[in-house]
Amino acid sequence: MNKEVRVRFAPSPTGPLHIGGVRTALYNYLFARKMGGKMLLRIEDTDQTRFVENAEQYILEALQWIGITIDEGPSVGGPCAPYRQSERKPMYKQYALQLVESGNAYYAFDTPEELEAMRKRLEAQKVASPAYNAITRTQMKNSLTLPEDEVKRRLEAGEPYVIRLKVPRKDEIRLNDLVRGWVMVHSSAIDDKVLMKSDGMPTYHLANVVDDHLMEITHVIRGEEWLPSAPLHVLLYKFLGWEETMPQFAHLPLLLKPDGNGKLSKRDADAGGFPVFPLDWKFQNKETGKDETWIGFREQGYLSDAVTNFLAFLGWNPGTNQELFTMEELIQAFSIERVGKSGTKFDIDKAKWFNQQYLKNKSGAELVPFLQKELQQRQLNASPESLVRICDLLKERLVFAHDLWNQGAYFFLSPTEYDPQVVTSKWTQEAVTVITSYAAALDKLPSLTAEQAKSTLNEVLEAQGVKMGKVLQALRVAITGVGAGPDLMQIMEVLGKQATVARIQQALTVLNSKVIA
RNA sequence: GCUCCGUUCGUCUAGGGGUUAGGACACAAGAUUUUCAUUCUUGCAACAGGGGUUCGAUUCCCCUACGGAGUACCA
Repeated sequence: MNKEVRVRFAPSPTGPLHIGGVRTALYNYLFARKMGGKMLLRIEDTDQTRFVENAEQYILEALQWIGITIDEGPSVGGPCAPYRQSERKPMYKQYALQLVESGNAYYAFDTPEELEAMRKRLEAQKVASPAYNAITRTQMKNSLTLPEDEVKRRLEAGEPYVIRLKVPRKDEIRLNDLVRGWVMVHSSAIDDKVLMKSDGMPTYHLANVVDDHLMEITHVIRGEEWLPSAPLHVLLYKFLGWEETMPQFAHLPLLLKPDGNGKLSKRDADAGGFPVFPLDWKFQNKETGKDETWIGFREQGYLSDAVTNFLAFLGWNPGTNQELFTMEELIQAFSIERVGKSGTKFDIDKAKWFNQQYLKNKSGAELVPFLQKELQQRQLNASPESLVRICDLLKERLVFAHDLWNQGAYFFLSPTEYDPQVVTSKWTQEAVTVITSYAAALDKLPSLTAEQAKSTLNEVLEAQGVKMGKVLQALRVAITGVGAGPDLMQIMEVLGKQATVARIQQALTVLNSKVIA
């Protein structure tokens, strides 16, 4: 009875994988690993009209970036191959036919126009829920209303048809959702869903149930948007005779817009200036013909560990005060029972905070590649040792990896301008006098360490009877051009004696006219 | 409209028939850092409303309100 846990992530390749999809994948993965089970990836590409080139590759890359490994899937194969529904097309029809034979499904020949006309008619009659169902199907062109020989004739003539599920008129369908508990729906609320489209492809509902059965999926963990169709799926399992092995369902709360209304969408990214995709997605806008990019977390400077941690907490929590989790820790701590029921607003501030925490916990050496990337873009260079030092000095003040440059450009470029706010308040005659002597004193040193820089400054200060607070900000702006940053003495050491003195002298010259009395 | 799901600080949430309703983000103040950031301390701030059940309800039940999802030959 203790079957191996098998879960699947089943996206459809219609564009870049949304961050909500990544979270669904993550929860599946955490659950699979926690239970010592298998994680499958299945590509649900039954809608050929919405298929997007490269989307599958994007999905794979996104999962890999986040640290999700797939046990079975299109790229790695497995005992249930193929894992793309388009490649499984021939497998579905027999199940649809099985349903027709058992009297649980039927052929329907209605044209789109006829369907539209039916809906219009029902609306005009003020029918509560216009649908193709137990009542209306008696008035449509299908194998339940048409004479048997005509059905046969139409089928043989190759007329287009679909296969619809014959939903019972009166039945109570119930399912025990792992997140929400018992959910009950009356069958009259479900319409006669199309199972097999006229192009011979199954719809999501059929393909999903058939594949989950064939792939021996034990737990279906997916977004809440599927909850309303879950009873339909239960019905399918029942009619197909698979009730005994029906997977357990767990419907995850939705990711909502930060400002309140609705599902998180691409628009929110544009409006809020934050990503809703894991990776950049480059494409050509069909309307304008222009190349566009939808920004991704990775390219925005988010660390994958931070994004994973952030996503894990969107709808789940460990019940303790611990917030920082490695993937391994998440696997240990994860349980579906602790998944929340209510929708979760997407709070980018929290994502930033996680990123900051992860950046801060890295060593200087680990951050060097990020800095190097920035330097390469600007064709700058520095010794590996100094890069490590710089990263160490800067890491506590980063939110994003690229802040290494924003916060520390002065390590590589002599200031060309000086923060006017600092200059107008701190560039006093007194400070200038001290700084002038200080530069001269530094110049006499054979080399420069932070220690020496400090003791030398103290000596000059003492000789002139000035307090450090009166000059340090001025000195900082002279050397870095800005009023904030890590320990100035450390900066000087990294810069070295020559550059430090040269920068001070340059500032003294440039700011000569700005001295305040 | 109809069906389903949900509702604890601004946000993410813990908790649970009797609690000073806890934590985190954000925000504010203070300390440290002669800067900024970090760090630390403190503060701010919530059980949607109405009925039950109960000695007692934020917690259980019902209703209402609000929010969300679904309602395609899309997934």
